[in-house]
Amino acid sequence: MSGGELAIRAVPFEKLTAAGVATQLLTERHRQNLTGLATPLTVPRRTIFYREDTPSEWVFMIAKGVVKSYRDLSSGKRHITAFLFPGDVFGLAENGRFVNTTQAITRAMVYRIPVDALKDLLLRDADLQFRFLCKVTHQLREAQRHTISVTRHTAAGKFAMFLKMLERDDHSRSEPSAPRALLVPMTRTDIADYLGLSPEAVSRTTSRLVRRGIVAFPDRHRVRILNPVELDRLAAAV
Amino acid sequence: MSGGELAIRAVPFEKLTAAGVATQLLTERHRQNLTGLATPLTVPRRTIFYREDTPSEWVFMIAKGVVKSYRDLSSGKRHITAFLFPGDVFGLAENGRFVNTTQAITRAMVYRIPVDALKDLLLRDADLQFRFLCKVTHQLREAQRHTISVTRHTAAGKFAMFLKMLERDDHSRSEPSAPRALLVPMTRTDIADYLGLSPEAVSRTTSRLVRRGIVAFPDRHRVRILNPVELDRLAAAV
DNA sequence: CGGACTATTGAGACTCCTCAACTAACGTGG
DNA sequence: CCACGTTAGTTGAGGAGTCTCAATAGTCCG
Repeated sequence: MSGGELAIRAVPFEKLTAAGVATQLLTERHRQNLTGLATPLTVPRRTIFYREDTPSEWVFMIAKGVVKSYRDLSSGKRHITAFLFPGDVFGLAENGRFVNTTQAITRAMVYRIPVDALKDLLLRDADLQFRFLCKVTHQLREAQRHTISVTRHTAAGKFAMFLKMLERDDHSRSEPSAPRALLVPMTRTDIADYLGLSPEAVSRTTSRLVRRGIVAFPDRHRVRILNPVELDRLAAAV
Repeated sequence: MSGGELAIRAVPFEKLTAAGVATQLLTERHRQNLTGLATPLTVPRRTIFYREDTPSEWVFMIAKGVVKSYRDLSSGKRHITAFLFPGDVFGLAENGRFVNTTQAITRAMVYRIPVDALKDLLLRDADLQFRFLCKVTHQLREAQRHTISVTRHTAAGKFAMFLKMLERDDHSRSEPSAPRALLVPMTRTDIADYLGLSPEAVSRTTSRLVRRGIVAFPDRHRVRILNPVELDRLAAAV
């Protein structure tokens, strides 16, 4: 799944048949249908895939790397809508124009699919379309969780929920409950823009969590959760 | 559209063919397929359709009335995920369980559809499924907007964005740019729970906006926008 | 190795939250 | 239909938390 294949990551809204299956692998037929349309792109970090308000001609699927989706507000602040990982789909549009700007945070491999062709394919292949429906539904749930994160008042609570989101994502592509050391591909500023905090507030919060022995940062892009119980308490305290 | 018919309200992600079409009317075939499965229910206000974490057996479509979708947090606070209007679909689930609790704010008429039967139908009818895909996509965009609303710091800005959301919804079912007097079916407390504010903060904000001559409240469930320019400024100031 | 960007830390201002008291509206039953 | 009780909304005062501004340290990249 982290090997750069075409895949869609989503928790289905229906009951699970097999326990804990969080990734909906595409069937071979789906993959063939899609690869006929998809252009694979490998891009360096900071590559902008598209900008907000430009005509939406493609949909993208991430095979490798991390992408951020954001909107720049008139105040000059940046609101990060979502961080996107392998298996995620992006290209949200409204009336034929992209809603957000998307940029690679790391080196990334994505598949680019013309939106018209994809629509035709989805109308022909109801089963494949259903994967996309599950995917968008999944993103809707994540968006709702995100909203709860930022509605919380304390910075520590926001940050704790952010770490739990990272954990959810990481969990889907590594072994369960390893001695947890998560990758944090994004910058502190990105985290701030995602949580609706100032960079200073993020910095102060991480310092405080480190001082309290709840987490440790071997380096700035890696976090070790030392006290999961306390972190959960912070994340749940709302 | 406000007459209680089966309809799906959504802004397509594709380019508009006709200008300004915000409602995707279902074709006669779609309607027939759905009405075969759907049970119409007329319920008084405060009716709870389902509770968070219970098995998700149905999907609902609103024909008349307003519904709120919320989650109660461990702190005792309530987070309202979304307000739902005629043409909206609700019943978001994860692993076979509902994610939120939903409750009628007004007297409402809804169609209740068994989720299994709906899934079968969607897999057979790719065109109908596409309407649902557009719908969920639409809700995702709204969720992202909602997140931006609550990330804003000032209460006035949050409230202004809330009014603009109401306007978007109202606009879809009444004449364009009438002498604007919007219906506010929800309580002040609901608005507070939606915006991540205390009821007191909402109250203070509305008072201030009235004093500044930006809006007027003929009664508590009706708002007249007196200075749209200033309101837009507040909503955009982020 | 230097320059630009990112991150951290400190001090003061601002805004909202909490607690508390009071008022208004609703709706339930007599 | 009215009266009452309960719920929802308003207004005030004090406290908690983050934002802003500013200065310093650390990192990344060319």
